Amino acid sequence: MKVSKAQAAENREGIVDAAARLYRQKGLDGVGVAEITRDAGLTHGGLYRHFESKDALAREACLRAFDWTITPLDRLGGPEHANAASTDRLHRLVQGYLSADHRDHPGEGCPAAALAADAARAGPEMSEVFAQGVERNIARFMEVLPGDDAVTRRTQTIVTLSSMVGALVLARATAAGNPRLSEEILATLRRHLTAPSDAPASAADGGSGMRQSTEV
Amino acid sequence: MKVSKAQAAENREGIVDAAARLYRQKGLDGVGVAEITRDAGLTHGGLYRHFESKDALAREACLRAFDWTITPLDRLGGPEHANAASTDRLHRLVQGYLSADHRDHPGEGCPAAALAADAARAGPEMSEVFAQGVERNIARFMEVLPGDDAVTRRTQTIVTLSSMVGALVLARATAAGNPRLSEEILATLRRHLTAPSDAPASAADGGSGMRQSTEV
DNA sequence: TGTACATCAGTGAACGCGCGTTCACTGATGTAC
DNA sequence: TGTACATCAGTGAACGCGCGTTCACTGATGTAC
Repeated sequence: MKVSKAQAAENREGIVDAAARLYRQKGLDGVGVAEITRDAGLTHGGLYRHFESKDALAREACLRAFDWTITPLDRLGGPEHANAASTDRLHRLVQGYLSADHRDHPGEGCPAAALAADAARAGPEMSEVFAQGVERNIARFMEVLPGDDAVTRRTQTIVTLSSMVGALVLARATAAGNPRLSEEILATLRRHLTAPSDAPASAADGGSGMRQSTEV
Repeated sequence: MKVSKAQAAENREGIVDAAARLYRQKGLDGVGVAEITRDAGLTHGGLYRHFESKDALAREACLRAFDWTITPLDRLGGPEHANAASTDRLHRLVQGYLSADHRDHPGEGCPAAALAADAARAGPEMSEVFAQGVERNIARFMEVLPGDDAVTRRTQTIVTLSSMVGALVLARATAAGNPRLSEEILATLRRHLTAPSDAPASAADGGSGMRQSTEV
């Protein structure tokens, strides 16, 4: 039966949210439209009144997922800590990103770590969505970084983001088969990226505390 | 018809090789047994005389793929350059890993960058395969790293590998949608990991050349 | 404000298709004599 | 060394299944009067 416009819009949002979560959990090829709509409390037939195709839904879900990445970012390093030292906010962000909790709950986590490989194979339109998402992640991250040279901050943001994405991806792939290795990877990068220098990706040593950079 | 034992063994190797390449290109869920066996010059029916299931083949293919990662590693930084300075070997390795060529040809590239997210969803047995593969990558990498403290070298290896995997994954996801961003990510990490310090992941600056670490 | 009716969000059966796996069959291999 | 035959790698049709998508239908919504 027909539902009110408000209800229909709500249902549409529910589908996008469910898709954003399930795709991150199971991959772009690991979940079908029936499961997504069921998860949103609907049946699969009505999906095509809202989306042109499964691929169109997947693109919108990925865009939505990049919003959600910002949520823990704000929770961990955002407004309520705006008065804290920026190194503190950065350290909280890194600790949150490289946590066992984030590793074990990809559905609510960073889409770059969960879906980048799938996105690379999903065609140019999905790649555009991802490029936008990554740019937004970079912009958000730069706000937290210390320093006033925008070029240097962007460089360090890209280095830090790449390191975190790679570490999380490797930690997830090895978690079930070798939990100690998985934890070692996360811990190593947590230490490296929050090393006793206030510049993030510029720690001179790998967290071993044997060397120190001269300045900044 | 039956073929000789030698031919059968050769066919089996061909199937594993084709699977290792196609899985990296299209993902674990993106290619079927029919395409794999066809690529190896066979039909799909005979596959089950060699492998218990598609999953068993996938595991063996991933293990094989981790061998192939070693190949460019040796080509770029291996035996024939054993007399070169270790920083030189390391730099060649980083340049090769973070090249547009590696980004655009995942089928012959590092399985950690191509399949880690898929492997994380494929169950504990596949995760064990990946953990072994990552450990082998780490061991190989440590040979190239300078320094004599094994703990520090392992730490720096994990940092460098994570950075490279993350950068390659992000570069692939954004390549079609925003080629400039994709190239920027690769170039940023190439510079960062080959910064004017002979320790790899310990560059004090993000490649901007504005700061220098004091030693090593 | 109340009534008549066109709209259209959502339902669920149905479709064609490709998947992983099975199996009866083929015929060269390789062994027993 | 030559012959008879059991073995078994590979073939290709067939299976049940879940996928994305379509469509006739339902009935509450929301508008026209």
